[in-house]
Amino acid sequence: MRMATKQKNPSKSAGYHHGDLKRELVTAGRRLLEKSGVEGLSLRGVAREAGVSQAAPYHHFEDKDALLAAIAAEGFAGLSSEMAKWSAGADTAGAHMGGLGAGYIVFAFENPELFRLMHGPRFAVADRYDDLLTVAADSFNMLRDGVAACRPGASEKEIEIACQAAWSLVHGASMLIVDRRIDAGTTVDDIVTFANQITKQLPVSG
Amino acid sequence: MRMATKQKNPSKSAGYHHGDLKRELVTAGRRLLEKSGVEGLSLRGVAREAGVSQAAPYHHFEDKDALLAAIAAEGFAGLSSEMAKWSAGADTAGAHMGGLGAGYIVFAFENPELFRLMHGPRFAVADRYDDLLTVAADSFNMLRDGVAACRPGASEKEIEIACQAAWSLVHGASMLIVDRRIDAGTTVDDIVTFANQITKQLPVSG
DNA sequence: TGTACATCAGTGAACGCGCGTTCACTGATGTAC
DNA sequence: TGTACATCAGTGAACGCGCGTTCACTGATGTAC
Repeated sequence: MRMATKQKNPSKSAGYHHGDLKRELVTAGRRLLEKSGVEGLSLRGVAREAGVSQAAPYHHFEDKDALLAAIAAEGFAGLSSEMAKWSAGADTAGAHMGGLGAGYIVFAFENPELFRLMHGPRFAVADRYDDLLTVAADSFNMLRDGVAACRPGASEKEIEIACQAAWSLVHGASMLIVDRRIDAGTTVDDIVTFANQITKQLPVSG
Repeated sequence: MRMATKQKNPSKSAGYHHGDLKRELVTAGRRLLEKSGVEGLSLRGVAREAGVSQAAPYHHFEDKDALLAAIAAEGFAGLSSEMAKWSAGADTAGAHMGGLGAGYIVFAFENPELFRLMHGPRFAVADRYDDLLTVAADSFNMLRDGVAACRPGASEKEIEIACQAAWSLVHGASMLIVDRRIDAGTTVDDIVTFANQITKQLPVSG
């Protein structure tokens, strides 16, 4: 019985036409990113990693920045889902908030270079990539809703400040872990424990 | 009256020998860094900015990384002195702590790309540059002493956590401002006001 | 069902570029006598 | 004080490299008839 040369599932095709190269480029890019860092990430390298010629990516992305933006966007989606995962099932607003923070930090811990790319200078003004803005705002809004739920009677202004503080705390912890300035342990459990300790320092989540 | 061709003050010499090129390269590097970002910073560019041939820097720095490390070290010194400046004269431990935080954030606000370089991946493991480690530790120790002073009776463990939280808060706020994710205003006064609001969210500085 | 053809998604060679670094050199400076 | 000479701190040309991007191309696929 010979294998059919025409595959039903395009993602398994290994022929001239890749099938889902756009997807593959993003995942190859993430792989390479965590291996070499943002500075070591080239479009040619991603193509190589995906097993494809250097010109192939241009059929799917306008330029290098567009691929990077797609990777970053996927990063924000991952960040949001990690936050959702760790806050799910919390029975108080404070516990929910703590879970969001834990998810945020865990994501950074597990995807350090991606986290750096997401917050790097390249997309500081990201008006060119609407998707990226949207999905980044989603992550932030999860945090804000969490903070607001902890302070039912608070004014807009109070909530805004509490929110900025919570975000700063959790973002700073993530960054310092990624930069290896804070050693929060080596396992996800360690990180969650650390996140909970740190998060408790804010009145917002008691 | 002709100018003497031999200058007394080497920093004013414009002849073949520069006089203090090492110093000049660091300041030119900082200038270029803030203009073009870390990714746009090349050794050749720094030499150009300093008005000197591309090979000249090698008489003063072993390689590009060494120059970058010198720039980063100067950054940490500046960070420490900004923290000292804003915390000076505080009459309570809490106010002192608040000043340290304000100084930290102000420094990041005024030197965004330098701040990024200091915490970038390049020096995550900086064992090659002892100076850099030392001067970075100095900044951190200022913070830790400030936190410890706020909690006279606390255990080592408590202080460590409070310290990590304070650092995370202040570092995260700095990063988010640098990344333009938080808009804390456009003047140093705005930034200080913002820093104080945020810092008050921690029990450590009341 | 078979065939002609348009379109899509690859290839590989080539472009120009700026980079880090090295090299042999040379002008300027400091010092021993 | 003047001179010979070692040393220092520059120069400019050159190296090889990997990069982003473009181009003409070609193999594979889908569709109209």
